[in-house]
Amino acid sequence: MIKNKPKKIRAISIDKILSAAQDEFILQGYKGATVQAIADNAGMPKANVLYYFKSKENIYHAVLEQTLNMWDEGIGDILLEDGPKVAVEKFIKAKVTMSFTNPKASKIYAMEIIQGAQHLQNFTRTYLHEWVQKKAKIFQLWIDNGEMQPVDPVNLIFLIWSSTQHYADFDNQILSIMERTEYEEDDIAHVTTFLTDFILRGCGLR
Amino acid sequence: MIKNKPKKIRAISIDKILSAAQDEFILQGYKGATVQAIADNAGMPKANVLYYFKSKENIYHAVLEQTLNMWDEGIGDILLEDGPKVAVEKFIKAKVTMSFTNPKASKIYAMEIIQGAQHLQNFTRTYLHEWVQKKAKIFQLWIDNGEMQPVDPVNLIFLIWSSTQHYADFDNQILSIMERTEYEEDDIAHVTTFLTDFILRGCGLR
DNA sequence: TAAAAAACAAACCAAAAGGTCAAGTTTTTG
DNA sequence: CAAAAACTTGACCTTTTGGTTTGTTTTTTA
Repeated sequence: MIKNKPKKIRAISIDKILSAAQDEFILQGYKGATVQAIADNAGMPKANVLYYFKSKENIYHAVLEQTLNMWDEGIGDILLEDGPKVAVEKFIKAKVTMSFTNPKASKIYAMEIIQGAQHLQNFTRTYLHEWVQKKAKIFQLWIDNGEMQPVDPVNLIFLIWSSTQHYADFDNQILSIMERTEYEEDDIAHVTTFLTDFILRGCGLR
Repeated sequence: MIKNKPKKIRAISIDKILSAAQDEFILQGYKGATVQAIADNAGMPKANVLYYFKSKENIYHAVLEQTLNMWDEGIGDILLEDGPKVAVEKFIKAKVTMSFTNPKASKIYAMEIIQGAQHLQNFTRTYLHEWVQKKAKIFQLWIDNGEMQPVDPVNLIFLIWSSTQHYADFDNQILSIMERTEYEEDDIAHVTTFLTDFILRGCGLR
C-alpha cells in the first residue's frame, strides 16, 4: 500500500484542529468556541487537542496567523508599471477571488477588526499602514500624471477592500437575498466583471 | 429642583443595561459578554440586571431589536420620483451618516450576519429580500430608460452597502491606517463626497 | 527488536458564569 | 400614611469549560 503523502501525524492532526477551530471561531466567536466542540469537530478527544496546542488561546493565535498569511497572499498588488487600469483590474480580481475561495479567512479577519483588533494591533498599525501609504502614492502619481480621475487614493483602496470582501463576510445575507444556498461557479466571474467595470468607471478609466 | 425628564426608573435602568450590553457584545461576542460585566458597566449588581431581563439571551435579543430598528431607520430610501442621481445621493448620504453616528449598531449587525445570522433569519430572508427586489426594479427602470449605465442593480446595492458600512465596521482598521484615534467632524462630509462622486461616476451619472 | 519518543485518551479539578432566592429598601398608590 | 408594588442586592447553586494528570498505546529510532 503506497501512501501518497506520508504526512506526519502531527501535521495532519494540527490541520484537522485548525480547520475545525476556524469553523468554530467563526460560528461561535472566540469565547463561544469550546475546546470540546473543536475536538469533536476534528474527531479527537479534547485532551488530544490540548496536547498539540497548550491552550485555546494558542489555537486561536494559530488560526489567526494562518488567516493573516492567506490575507497577505491574497491581497494582490498594485504596481506602477502596470498602469492604473491593469493594476486596478488585477487588484479587484485578486480580492474577489480570495473572497470566494476563502471566505472563512475573511470572516475571521473581519470579526477581529470589528471587535477592536485586540489580537493584531501590530499588523494594522505597521504593516497595513505602510502598505496603504505605499499604494496610495502610486495612485497619486497616476492622478498627477492625468492617467486617472483625481479620486482620493486611500478611500479608493477602502472601497475596493470593502466591496470585494463583502461577498465573503456577508455571504449569508447575499445568498439569502438572492434566495440561494451557495455561490455558483459563475458568480465569481460575474462579480469580478461587475466590480471591475464599475470601479474602473469610477476611476475615470473607462 | 425640577427634573427635566422624570423618566421611569425602569426605563433608565433598561437604557443603561442595553447600552452597556451593546458595548460588551461588540467587544466580547455573545458568549464572551458576561452578565457580570454588563452589570458592572451599567453600574448595578448582576442580580439587578437579571431582574429587568430574565436572561442574557433576552438582553441580546433586546440589543438586536434596537439595532434592527436603527438599521431600518437609517437605511434611507430609493424613490422613483427622485431620479437616479438624487436617489443615489440621498441613499449614500443616509448610509454614511448612519455609519458615522451609530457605528455600534452596524457592528452588532455585521457580527450577526458573519456568524450566520442565527438570530435574524427572518429579517434577511423576507424583509431584506423584498426591499432589495423592490429597489432593484426601480434601478432597472432607470436603466431601461437610459437614465443610467446598465449596472447590475443588486450588486450596485451591495456595493453601496459595503462601502458605506465599512467606515463603521472597520473603524479601528481605518483609524489605525490613518494614524488617528477617532473620526473628526469633517470625515463624514469628506467620505460622503468621495463615495457620492465615485459611485455616481460608476453609474454613469456624472 | 527493544528502548525512547510521540500520540492518545479517560478521569479529574478549579474557576467562571448564568441564573435563583430570600431578605431588604424605596417608590407608588388608594 | 399604610399597604402594595417595584426595585435592589448579597449569597448561593449548578453547569460549563479550560486545563491537568496519569496511564496506555502507537510510532520511531538506534
